[in-house]
Amino acid sequence: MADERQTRTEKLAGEIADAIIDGSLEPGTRLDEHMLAARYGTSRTPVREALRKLATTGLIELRPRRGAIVAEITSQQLETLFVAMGELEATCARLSALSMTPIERRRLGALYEGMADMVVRDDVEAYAAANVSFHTLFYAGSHNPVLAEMTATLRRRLAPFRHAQFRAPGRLALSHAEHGAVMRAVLTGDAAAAHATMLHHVSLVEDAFEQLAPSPASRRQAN
Amino acid sequence: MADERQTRTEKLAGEIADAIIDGSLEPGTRLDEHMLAARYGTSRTPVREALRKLATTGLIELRPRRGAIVAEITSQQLETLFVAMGELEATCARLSALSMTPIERRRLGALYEGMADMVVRDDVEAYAAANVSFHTLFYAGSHNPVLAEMTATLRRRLAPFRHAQFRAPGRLALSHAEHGAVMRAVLTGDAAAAHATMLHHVSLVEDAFEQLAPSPASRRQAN
DNA sequence: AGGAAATATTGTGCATGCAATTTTTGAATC
DNA sequence: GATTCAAAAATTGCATGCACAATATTTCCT
Repeated sequence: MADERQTRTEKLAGEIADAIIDGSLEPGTRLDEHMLAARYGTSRTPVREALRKLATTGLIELRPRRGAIVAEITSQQLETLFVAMGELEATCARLSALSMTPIERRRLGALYEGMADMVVRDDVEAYAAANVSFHTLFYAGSHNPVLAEMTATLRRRLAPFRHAQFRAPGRLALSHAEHGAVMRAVLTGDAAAAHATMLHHVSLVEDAFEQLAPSPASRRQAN
Repeated sequence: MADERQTRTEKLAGEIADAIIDGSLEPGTRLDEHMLAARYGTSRTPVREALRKLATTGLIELRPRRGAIVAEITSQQLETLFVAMGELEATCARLSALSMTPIERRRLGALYEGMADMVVRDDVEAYAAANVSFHTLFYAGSHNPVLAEMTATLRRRLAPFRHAQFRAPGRLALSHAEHGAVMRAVLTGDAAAAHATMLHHVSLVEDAFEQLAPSPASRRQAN
């Protein structure tokens, strides 16, 4: 067994974050400290510390003396997040075009080829998973861990709002075509094109989201 | 008097961060929880929560069961931070070129003009302060609070390492010339040029730093 | 009956204490 | 003199408890 060096606080932060990201805890849900402590079998202290940590990443909102809730978001804030996400992804793509190693470039090409099959089979599950890998390649390919970490954090923060991303008809093929443009730019080392195509790609994702979830407020009514 | 709604934890986080940024707490300094609690007149609980918060911003390093230290940094990590900083600043400049309001553009021009005097008078203090304002205008001008916050966080994280920034001879005039190039690109709405010139400007800052502090390891020997 | 004030309840903010781990100190051995 | 090991001290991780603020509920008045 691996060394159990994680503190309870860290483990809690991870588990709560996962629950938010996979949708078990929906935006707006109240995060009662006693409840969480009871559910995870600890005292309130590590729960509180975990909540502070998640608050700085933006996954939850911490209102002094009024408790924590899973971050809700206005459509305006959501747009801001998507724009920031797009700029960071585009920057990662730009740096990737400049500094990916031959091995990384080969991996990128191979993943892209593999995703073509998933489009043909219309395998949304597999494509969604591969899509995460695809984007993660650029984070790593930027060869800048700070930028990569920031981008990944932003991605997690948006995760609760993009579950239906690939359900719109025709999204898979469109996404794949976009990926192709980004990939070619990166493989040929065209930094400006890499930036532009990735920016375009991510803004399309935003559009797809807007179509599927016109207003986050509707979610609240489902309570 | 303003509403005293801040919790002790938040106030502590701010004060400790300030102490790190202005250099009172140097990189590598051990942050003993008892000591901090005593110094600020509270118990360890809010201190611990403040430390967690600072750890997520990267200002301090939290080693499980081994306490916290003010983040030290290898020259390689420093370069990574500067590159990330440059990319974010450049992105803010790019967005500013696209979306600054007329009022914001006028303010930018006015600040730039005012800084010319400081260069002539060789007033390093005033220039350093105005420089922060200058860059902050682009954060706001991006009209993207998420991006602005990320960039500002990164700037704070680098603050402990850039104290001597403008001491190198001729830096002030060079910096001002660079600012002029960025400003003209933004005021004319040339997004690509704004990105490029800001990127260039920030990489020069990095060079200036490298000259003044060839190796952060030397700091440690001063203990 | 509707609304405002008062009260009860719930939940957060913080202090304190204990157990476990890490670090330091000291001695003994090579 | 250096190195290794063990015991002591220091420091973190976590649990518990209490006070106060925020919210929910009830009561009272118009």
